Amino acid sequence: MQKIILHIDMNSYFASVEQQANPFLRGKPIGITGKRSERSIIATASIEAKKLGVKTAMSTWQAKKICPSLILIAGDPEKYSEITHRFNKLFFEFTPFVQEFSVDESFLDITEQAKDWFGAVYLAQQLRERLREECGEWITASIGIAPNKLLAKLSSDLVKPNGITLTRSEDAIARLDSVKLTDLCGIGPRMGKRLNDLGIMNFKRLREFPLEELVDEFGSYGTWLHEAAHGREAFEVNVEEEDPKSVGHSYTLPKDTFDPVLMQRYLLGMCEKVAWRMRRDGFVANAVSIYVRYGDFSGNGKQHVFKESTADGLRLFEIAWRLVDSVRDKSKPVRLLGISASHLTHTSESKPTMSIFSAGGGSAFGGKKEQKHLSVLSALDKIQSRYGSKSWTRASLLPIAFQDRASGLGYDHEL
DNA sequence: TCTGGGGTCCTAGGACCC
DNA sequence: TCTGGGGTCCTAGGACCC
Repeated sequence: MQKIILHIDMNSYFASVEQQANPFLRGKPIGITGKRSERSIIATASIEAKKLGVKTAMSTWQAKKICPSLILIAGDPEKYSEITHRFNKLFFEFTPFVQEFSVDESFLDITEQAKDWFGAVYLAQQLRERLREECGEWITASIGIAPNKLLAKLSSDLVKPNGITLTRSEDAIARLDSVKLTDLCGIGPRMGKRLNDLGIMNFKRLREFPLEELVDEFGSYGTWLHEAAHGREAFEVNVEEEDPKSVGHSYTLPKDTFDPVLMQRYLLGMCEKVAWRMRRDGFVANAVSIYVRYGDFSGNGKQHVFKESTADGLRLFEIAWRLVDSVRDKSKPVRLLGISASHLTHTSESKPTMSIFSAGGGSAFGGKKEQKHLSVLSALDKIQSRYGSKSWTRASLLPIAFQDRASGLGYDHEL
């Protein structure tokens, strides 16, 4: 059956949220960066900044050079996801089939509600109006309407800001033929280059290209490419909220370093954060992976799978540091460290002896000392959820906590 | 002091089991 | 005798997304 899918894409999302919250920023070129503005990039540029040549993912320094009047603001992810939650709730007024695709994008299946393309455009207009009422006029969205997610997403990109773009089934081929291969979500720069190398420069040529050859070259991705070139896509709006597969943090150090003690401190801080997020969301992990990036931007990673699940930052750290120490090329200075916990299971599903929440625990999981450690952790979690993320820190992390505060770098060593 | 930080999925080889 | 073949897990790395 013919489906009608909306893709809603918030325009310059993080920047819009800041402009909505602070009238002083409205109409001005602003850029949202990572926690620290040095050694960071522009995560989102306001419309005004984009007009002056600032692009997403540009280093802050480059952006400042191009646009000296640019106002840099450190992003506040919690604030943004709170507003994300607000507008997604609003979408449920229109249909029960809402898929949160990212912090600033959602898919809606409005087949039933819209009946036809006219109905879809009308609903999109209504939705835009409700969004303005609910979130404020500085937070706007571009909406794509199409028979599947792939085309809806492609369409929402075409008119910004605040546009509504319709691609009916019968217009799908013409729409694809009017854009570049890499405009499609799923074809990145690498794949674009590989296609070009095969003489495929556009969707028309991709459609004509033999399916078997695409499969030979790209495997199952070849089938996807073939279908996409015909404007077809099998994936439906996925209403289920899926559990995360991994929880991680990475951090670019203020300066490249050879100092293992400094690396250990940052790594411990990140492990504690990851562990805290897992406990908060009720997960334990069975694997840890780390990533080291060097000053020359090369890097390597290593993973370790273990038998006993954990949500304890110190245990994550012990494993993570062993991995870093074994994989690290000691002749190169380290620029970034990353750690990620995966093979996640719900605390309730894991064996009680492995759960840090199991009061009293079991005999299998460590001795008295281990139990005491776990009860300390859960007490600290309570303190943190009541008084906030800066309410406690490990003594070993104090040196960088103070150092960053003093220099205004503001990396949160909340743990 | 060019190049953040949060993720997902896929591939391909080796270990190991039946 | 001449080294099959399927399945799953682990690991490293690559590509993609916002």
